Amino acid sequence: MYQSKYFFRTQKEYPKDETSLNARLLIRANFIDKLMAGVYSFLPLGWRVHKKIENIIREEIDAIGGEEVFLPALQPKTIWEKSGRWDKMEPPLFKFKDQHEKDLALGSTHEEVITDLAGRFVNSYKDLPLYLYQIQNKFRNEIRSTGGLLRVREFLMKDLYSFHTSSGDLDFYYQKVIGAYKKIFSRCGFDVKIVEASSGAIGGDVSNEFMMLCETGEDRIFYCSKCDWAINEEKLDKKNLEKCPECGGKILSGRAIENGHVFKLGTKYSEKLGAYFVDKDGSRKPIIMGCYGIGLGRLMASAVEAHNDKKGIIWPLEIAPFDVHLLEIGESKKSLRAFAEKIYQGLEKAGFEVLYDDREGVSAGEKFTDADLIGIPWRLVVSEKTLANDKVEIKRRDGKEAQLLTLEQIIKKINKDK
RNA sequence: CGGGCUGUAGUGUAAUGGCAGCACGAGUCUUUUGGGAAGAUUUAGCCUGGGUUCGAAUCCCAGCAGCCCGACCA
Repeated sequence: MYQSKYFFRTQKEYPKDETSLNARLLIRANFIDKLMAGVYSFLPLGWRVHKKIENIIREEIDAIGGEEVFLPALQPKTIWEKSGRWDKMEPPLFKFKDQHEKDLALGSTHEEVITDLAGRFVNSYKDLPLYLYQIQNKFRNEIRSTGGLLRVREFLMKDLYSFHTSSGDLDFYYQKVIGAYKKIFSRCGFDVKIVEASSGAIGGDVSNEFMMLCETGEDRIFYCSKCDWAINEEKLDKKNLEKCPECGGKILSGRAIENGHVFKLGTKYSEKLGAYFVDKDGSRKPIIMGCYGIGLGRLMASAVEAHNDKKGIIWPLEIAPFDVHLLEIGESKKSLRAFAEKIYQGLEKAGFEVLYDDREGVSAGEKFTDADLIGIPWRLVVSEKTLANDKVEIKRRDGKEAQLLTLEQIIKKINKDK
């Protein structure tokens, strides 16, 4: 990608109103643009990151048998009345009337739609288990949007719903999803603590949240300094603990961002929306359900919160907008331009995604500053100096030392790191 | 929704009751080119509505908008 033709422009200053780190960095570096509180446009750079997160999630959910669907955001009042949530969910439900005075809502979650769908599809135990998911826009009339991309009113969510004949089968799949979630978060570049949580408006008996420790987070969690045990603050008062119940270790606390939430729903929705199946013994039973959500923009925000320095963002390798940022430094001369072009083509041919800063009349300092701010993992520089040796300077965004290498050496080096 | 803070060119700021100014950006020209270059020139603004006043960006009221704290959530 030629940067001179790319739709993006960094800002020299941080936005004056924003205090959350992810908003300050993502807006200044031009990954996102705010339309109003809690509603953002994703610009080309930001959308690339978002799509990478989306693809990681898709791969991991496909790997545990998920089948992707796409459900409507526009939903009738009738199914929400069946579940009993038409009044209970306002907010966050956005409600309005169409021109025939029919009551509609914009989906804030999809238990109603998916249960209705599954109920009409599933006849007997032979149709189960069933794992359906989507990556789709949710609308939430939040009382307050906060923290940049952390709490917004319109966002893409991966929501997976599972349907089972027994609670044992649900338990088994629930653990599989937790395994998939761990992989997703680790590929996005951050660690999570899995905590017991309360189920809120979604309901169900058991739920777990995936928390990333971070001061910008809206939650407070308590966790063991030695083992994996952790719990949400809202659940702690009931237990009043001083030591870890698992290993006796010291308990620590910290703020955290909720990056995912999984629920054992049981039969709450299937009973209300009439989703039943006929079991082996001929009896009619409600389908046992689980649901599992991840907010994509929130993962993007979490990655930024976890990986940055004074100069800007440091993207984890798998979700970086590009693999390589190639800077052409110095007075524009044909020989240098041809050399940079050769390196650019060579890198693309080797399968890397390259942002090539070919802008003319932009000072070296400005290019370096922009590169640090944007945070692409590998920075390559070509200039008269490097051209003289037929080499390219390479530096990792999070590294200190730069090296002069040939194109072949660089390709090897980057591949080794992948 | 309750509480707090804040609204001045595209961005960041100054003027605090008396001529809206500066820097960056953007356009044109010249000179520059390894850590946000220099000169010349052009461009562009007081959130909206009311009130007080001889006079309001400034004081008052209302509205709108943004951020932060609380409750809710991915």
